[in-house]
Amino acid sequence: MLKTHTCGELSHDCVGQVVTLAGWVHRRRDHGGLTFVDLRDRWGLIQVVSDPEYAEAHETMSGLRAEYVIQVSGNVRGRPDGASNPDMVSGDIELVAQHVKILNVSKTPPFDINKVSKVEEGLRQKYRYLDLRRSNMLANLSLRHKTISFIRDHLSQSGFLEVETPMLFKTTPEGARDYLVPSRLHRGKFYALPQSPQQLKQLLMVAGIERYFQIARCFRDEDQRGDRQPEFTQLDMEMSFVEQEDVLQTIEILITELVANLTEMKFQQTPWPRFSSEEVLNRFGTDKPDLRFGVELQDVTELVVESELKIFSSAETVKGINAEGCGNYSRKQIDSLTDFVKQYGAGGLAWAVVGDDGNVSRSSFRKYVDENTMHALKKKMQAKPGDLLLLVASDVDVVHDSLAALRVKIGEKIGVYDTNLLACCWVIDFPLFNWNERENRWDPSHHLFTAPLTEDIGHLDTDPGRVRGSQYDMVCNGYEMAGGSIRIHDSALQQQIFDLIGLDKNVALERFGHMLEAFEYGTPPHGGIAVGIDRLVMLLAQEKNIREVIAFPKSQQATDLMVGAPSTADVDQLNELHISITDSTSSKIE
RNA sequence: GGUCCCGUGGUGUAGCGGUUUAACAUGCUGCCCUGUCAAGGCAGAGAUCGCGGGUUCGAAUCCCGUCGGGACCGCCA
Repeated sequence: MLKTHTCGELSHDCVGQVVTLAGWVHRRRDHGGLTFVDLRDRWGLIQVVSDPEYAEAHETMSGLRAEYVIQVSGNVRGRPDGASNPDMVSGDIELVAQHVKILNVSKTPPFDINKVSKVEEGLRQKYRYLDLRRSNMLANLSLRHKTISFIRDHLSQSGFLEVETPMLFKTTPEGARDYLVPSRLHRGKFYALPQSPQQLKQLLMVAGIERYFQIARCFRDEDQRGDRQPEFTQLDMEMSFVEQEDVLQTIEILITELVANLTEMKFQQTPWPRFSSEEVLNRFGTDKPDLRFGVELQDVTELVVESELKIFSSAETVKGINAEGCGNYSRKQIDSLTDFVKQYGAGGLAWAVVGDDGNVSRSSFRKYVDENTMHALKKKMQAKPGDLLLLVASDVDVVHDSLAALRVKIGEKIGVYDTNLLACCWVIDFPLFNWNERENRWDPSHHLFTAPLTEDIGHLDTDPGRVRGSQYDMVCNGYEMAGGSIRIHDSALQQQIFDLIGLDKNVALERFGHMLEAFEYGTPPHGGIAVGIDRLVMLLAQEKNIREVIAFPKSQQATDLMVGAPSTADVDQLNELHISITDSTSSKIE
């Protein structure tokens, strides 16, 4: 080893020891006759000071520059009186440089590594290896490691077996778009990278593993969001002989202990509250509500249906939120909220400001509704002086989508919640099917193997829309953190579901024949869940984008700005894969 | 596929039709400096304003296109 200690492990106890350290020049303070260098490695920072007594080392020290890689040997000593630095972990000691060796020089980095400053995202990604040297990124990677490590330990102790599943898998038309991998040996055929190990973990249950987990990389070729990357990591789990309650408990205990062990964060409520999907939809307009603040949706359809205003009287649903204390919003601010909800398909935003006297002082619709209606509206929405009421009238989906987004926007402004708070909840009792208007059929709302709730099985034939699935989502601070279900393990029931969604037998056999066949060999009742690791670590690190907790993320256009992927391939490679590239102009012509 | 925001010395920003020779901070280079820790002082180098086109007597500034980054809708559990 080129070092005897790390920069982070030296303390006042080491005073008097002769040590050798190696790392990067974090910062240099050159006083001419005396030079200080903060030496950085993975584990910490320590001040190295040159002593003119060691002339050669002193000379080398003054020639150092930021990010040079050096090796320093010398005596650890306590700093002189008044010279210690309380902001530094090793602030009461320093290393006297007796021998300094430059192991490597560095160009001036394209951005500051030794301070937390804004840097353009593209630049950070291009020089990711430098970005990762910055303290907050190192902290995030470290937290990620600890999270995964904790999960592995915890689940191993609970009898779970970690099993790896293949990355070269089979394409499935359901769900997200697959990343395809062309086969060299089989002309015209493709593997697909797994969207998740869903089928394989069920097959592991057939295999008798009983308790499986995997820190699994998943791939989905869909457009990016702050919490979505083309490849991401899930804690994938599956258990046999369990009921829904067992899965929920397993995760709740795991996450609770993880948070307690690794962070200072607190849960808003324990045990985590549970809501039906219907309830959260009605109260928050979304199935992933941020529960750190109130501002719930109020249904005022009945109150305004008689109004002269056509947007109210003709709407399927009218709901609103009370933006408490936002009565001072200017017309311009309100207009920007209107533009905001239009993104979600809303025609506009009806609004009313409650004045100091408790009456509506400004409103976009006051002249179209009578006093009684306005009064009822205020009462229903618990409006106080200084509040701003915001209403959306449209079909129920648009109302929910737009108000859910508006609620979060308002909540961020007025919520003033503790950033150390985790508001986790379970959302359960999802409908098993959604009616697909365009195709005129029922679609599974989760996936094909989700079991219906036992008490709802009777409705399968008569009223599929009423059937709830044994499906559950774990939601935290407005993010979907985990989702799973109890699976169907009965061939007859599985066939009934296939029939119901109109999946042709031959098609089912072609796509899922391996599953159906496996299920005929003594499949145990089983269920599972998958936790989004990137999102989890993002929340624990209090970041707003999962890029911040991924070492080498993709850009919004799904490119890697550091290595320049995707890239073209040699003609020879393409030929081997039996691929020819079509002219982009010809495929664009309608 | 769509909407919106951003692009100015290495970095982060200001300037948003004409006293701009493009400003400020930081970084960088050199010199001075023995107790600093975002060290300090002095001096200096460094951007034709992402790219292309247009409007104009005049464009970093206005318009169109394009490229790149980001946020979001669609998409995606």
